[in-house]
Amino acid sequence: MTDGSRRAPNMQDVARLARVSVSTVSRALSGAPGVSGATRRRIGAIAEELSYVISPEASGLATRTTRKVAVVVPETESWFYYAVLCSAEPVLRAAGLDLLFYRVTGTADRNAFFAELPARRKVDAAILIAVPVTDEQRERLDTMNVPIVMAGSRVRGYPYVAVDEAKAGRQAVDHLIRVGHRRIGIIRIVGPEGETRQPDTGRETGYRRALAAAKIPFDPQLEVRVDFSLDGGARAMDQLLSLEQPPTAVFAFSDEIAIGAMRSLRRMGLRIPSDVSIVGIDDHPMAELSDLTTVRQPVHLFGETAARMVVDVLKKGTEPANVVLPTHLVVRGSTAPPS
Amino acid sequence: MTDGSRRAPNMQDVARLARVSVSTVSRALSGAPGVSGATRRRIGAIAEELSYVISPEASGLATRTTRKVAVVVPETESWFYYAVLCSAEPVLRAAGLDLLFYRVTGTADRNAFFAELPARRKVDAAILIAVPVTDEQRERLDTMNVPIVMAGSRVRGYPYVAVDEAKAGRQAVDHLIRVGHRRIGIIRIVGPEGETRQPDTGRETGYRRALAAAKIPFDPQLEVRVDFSLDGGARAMDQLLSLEQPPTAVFAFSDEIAIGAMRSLRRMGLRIPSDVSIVGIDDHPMAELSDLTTVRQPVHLFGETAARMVVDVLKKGTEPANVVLPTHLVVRGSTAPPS
DNA sequence: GTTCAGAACGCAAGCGTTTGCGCCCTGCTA
DNA sequence: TAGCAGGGCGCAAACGCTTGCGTTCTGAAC
Repeated sequence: MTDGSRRAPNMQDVARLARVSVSTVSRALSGAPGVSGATRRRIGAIAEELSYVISPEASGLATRTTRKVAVVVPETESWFYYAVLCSAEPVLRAAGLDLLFYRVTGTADRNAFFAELPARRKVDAAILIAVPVTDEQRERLDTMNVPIVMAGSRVRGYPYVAVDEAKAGRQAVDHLIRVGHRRIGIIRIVGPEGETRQPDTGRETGYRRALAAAKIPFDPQLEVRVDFSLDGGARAMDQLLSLEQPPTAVFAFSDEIAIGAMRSLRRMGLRIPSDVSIVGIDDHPMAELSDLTTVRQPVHLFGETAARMVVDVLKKGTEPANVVLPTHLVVRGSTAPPS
Repeated sequence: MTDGSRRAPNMQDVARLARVSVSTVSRALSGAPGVSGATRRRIGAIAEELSYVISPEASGLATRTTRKVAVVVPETESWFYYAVLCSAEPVLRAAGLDLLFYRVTGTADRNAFFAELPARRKVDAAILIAVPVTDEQRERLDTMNVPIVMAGSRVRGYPYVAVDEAKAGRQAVDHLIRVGHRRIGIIRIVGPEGETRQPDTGRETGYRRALAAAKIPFDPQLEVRVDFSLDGGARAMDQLLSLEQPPTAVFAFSDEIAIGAMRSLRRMGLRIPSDVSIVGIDDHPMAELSDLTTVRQPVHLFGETAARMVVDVLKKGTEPANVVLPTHLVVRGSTAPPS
């Protein structure tokens, strides 16, 4: 039993025991100069003994700082967001920053979120993980008056860490073309209310460029858009297969979409890759198990980098430089020449 | 442009404009009695106008409360934790509580985590999502002196929301036995340093009970333990298949493990379920796609319930009652009578 | 023996709220 | 008309820390 439900020790208590003033305790504990080594050690020992921890509220009040950063994710419960979240956490924690988790669900709620800005005054910075923001929301965002970094998507005017989506798209589609496909479908995603997402348009650009480079005409029939889920992928594939002239290969927005699509193919009795080739993006853990060709993006670097950017801007106060992470093709068994 | 980098408005500012004292503003804004309707409205309007938000630091300092709750997850980057996290968030937010996210990684680091207790003094309550805690750590935990609820595992002395793991295990294995299997393997998980996890032992109990009920002798050879990952599942399956008398059915700790195991089976050229039946636990989104028979647990209710328990205990101060969530068998194509 | 520069430390004024208590009304009762 | 209750509000003391500035003290330079 330590102290039961007694009030937690404060600096006053430490000061009393150390026979010094609270100022000295504050300086000693924070590593500020103006305290002799001996005193500093004594104070440290006593604080330790009392298992004293500084009150973040009081400290924050005095320094006008919160030592917290908001990480906000969109509704989709995809693996991607958790991976980024998890990789950001240790970096922030190492820097003494706490991570406030927010999830904005649905567009209605999304507006409410940005209107209320629950993070206002609660954080020193924010990381948005592939959260789409409209101009209006953006304005609200600015009233938070803290540095913001985007992870996994680019929003004009904010520092970001992202991949070159168009390039990733090209890597995927170029591969399909290289092995011989000419009729290539694309499965894109849309938000719950039909909004388009930035990574999606980027990847589609890559798709178009790849086609153009190979002089393959763009066929709008081969482009379907679904919500971001396994099931969406499955439905999209059904739709593509129902075309009078279905694609021989499909580029899916992500591995999760691709895996959903593969399910449809199997259900239809079609073989991968002999009947239809398929390529995704991410290198999701399931991708290897599904033998899915994909374009790997360094997901964990998103979180790490975004966190580091935040830490730096908070420490140095300098606007962080954007970071573009590399992607590369991982060829597995889901792609092969058309038969 | 709102106020650029000016300091945020405080209660003083609102009070001045409303020609009242800060006490009145405080009472008006917090809904406390002792303020006339007219004054209250005037203050509300002015606060709105200034887009004033209360300083959580100051408010917290005065009330000795943080309005934050810690959610801590273990290292494993499994879908489960994110699902629970995501379902807890809206409940907490609706109650005006912010969610501080912590992840304890590795056992070495795990000790450090409990030793330092980074959440100390930063939260009003904590939710541990299937985080194993030793007796020693538990003692440390108590020094946080805030209510703690366990989601997805039971730790003696803490309120929890969980499923009956043994029952879930039985549901899975009873099913295998019912369709005719007698030689049934089990894939269990271990922590990074070989520790056993509470849900794991529970499920194993269910396995043993099911065997016992069917008078099938327990064969230790049929029990393998691996780390909690897709790959772990695959390796476990390899091991089971290498037995001189391999099982005709396998009960996997979770769907992710099961899916890894299925991969091994396919690689070996074995067919599911004709050669080997397999059943998991969770009803992971991938389970349906993989046509995996499983025992569904209401994952989202873990988060919701845990959050609600926290909200209640914070509001009413009464120790919350434990909640045991139901599980039920979902039969799909991965199980069938042995051939 | 002065003088003086630092080093080491304390004082006290914040930081922005909450809240117990007391004061001043207004309006009603006797 | 005096008395009184109670609503509406302000005062000021916390809450637990940080930090500019002032004070004391020690030791070295002269």
